[in-house]
Amino acid sequence: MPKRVDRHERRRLIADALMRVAARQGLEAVSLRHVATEAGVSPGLVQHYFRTKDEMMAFAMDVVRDRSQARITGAVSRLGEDPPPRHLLRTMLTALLPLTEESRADGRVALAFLAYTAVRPEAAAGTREGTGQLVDFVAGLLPASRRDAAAGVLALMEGLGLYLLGGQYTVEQALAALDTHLDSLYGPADGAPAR
Amino acid sequence: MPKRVDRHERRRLIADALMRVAARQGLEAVSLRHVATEAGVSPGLVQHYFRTKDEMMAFAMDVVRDRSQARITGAVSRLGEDPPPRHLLRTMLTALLPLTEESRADGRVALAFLAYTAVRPEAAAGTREGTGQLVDFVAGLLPASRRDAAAGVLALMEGLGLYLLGGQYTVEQALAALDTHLDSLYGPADGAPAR
DNA sequence: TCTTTTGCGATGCAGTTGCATTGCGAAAGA
DNA sequence: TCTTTCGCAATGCAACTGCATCGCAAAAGA
Repeated sequence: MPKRVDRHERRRLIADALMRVAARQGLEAVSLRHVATEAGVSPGLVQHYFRTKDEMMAFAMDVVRDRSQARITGAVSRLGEDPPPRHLLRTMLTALLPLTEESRADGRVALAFLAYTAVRPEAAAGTREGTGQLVDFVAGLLPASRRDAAAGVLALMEGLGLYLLGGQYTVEQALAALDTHLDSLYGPADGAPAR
Repeated sequence: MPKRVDRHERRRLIADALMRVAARQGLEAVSLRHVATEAGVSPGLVQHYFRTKDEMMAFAMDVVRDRSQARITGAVSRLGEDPPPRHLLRTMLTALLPLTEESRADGRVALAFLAYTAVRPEAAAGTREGTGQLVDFVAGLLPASRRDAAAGVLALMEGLGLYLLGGQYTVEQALAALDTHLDSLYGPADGAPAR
């Protein structure tokens, strides 16, 4: 066999370039040639690793999902063992919010893909059950009497992310809204962390 | 002067076609020729009423804003005089959620424009202060002790809309999450536990 | 050394894009 | 009736799109 190449790594390289283009100029600016230029490779190489543009898009969407998943597990693992539920939940939620410039870029890409899949339901595959599991997990962190608020917590987080990206809310406003909501879920706050 | 034509009405006709295309196939499919075909007019006419594509997009965004504004005032005006605050708030919020097939289409368009403006901040002009005013208005409907939850209510609504469009939540789940949240703001309606 | 297989660049092509230009018919004022 | 001016269609064009094809170089096995 001739030259061996880590195929998956090359695909990631290209997908990263795609995400940079999408974060800067939107999905409409994502073309084979733009992505190739951004990645510093030839257009032919992009075609070599993705037979079609749809395949490239699908792969990039997976990378976005993996990234946000990694964001959660990373932030959570930085907590100690058995953190208080409220603290754990807040850590997860803030990990998903576009608070830093870097995560804002990711957020813009995720938003672009959201609009993308809203019109191509067949491409939404993985997303569906992902949130389902998240809802269940969040429910386990809430006080027993408030388990039914799990779906609302996630929706609140998503909406705050949207307003953050749109510039309607500042970081402070978004965090304040989040903590206000957590207060109402865990009972009147005094001992609660980070306020 | 020769033939007189209602210029604004023609522009609306074109913008409506644009929104139909965007709702069906996304903003990427919005081109002069597609919109013209959808509107049943010649491409030249579209160019006649919008000198550039950006101008057309900006006009369509205004129409989207007007439509959602009309959705609110329409739903509210269908209430009687001086409705209870919670009822008024719930009516407003459900008017903005993509619950019917028609409002789902509008929601997809709004989502597409959201991703569009996230990458072109200069095009977001009107949106910003719109939400600001809405937050203030919502705050006025909340119990005095919970005024600080206004931003969260709107964010929750936005997030529910997102999940509705994405198919993660059903209409029932979204409404349940909304009512659960309203319960915790206004106090338990009857047997339901709030905090 | 020769052959085969793989990675990848180069080129070409039909279709689409936004936009500028041109021309023409029709309607209103003279 | 003539003329001007507006409403709009038609055509053209350079730039771009995704994708198919071809070809070549390098590396591993023979």
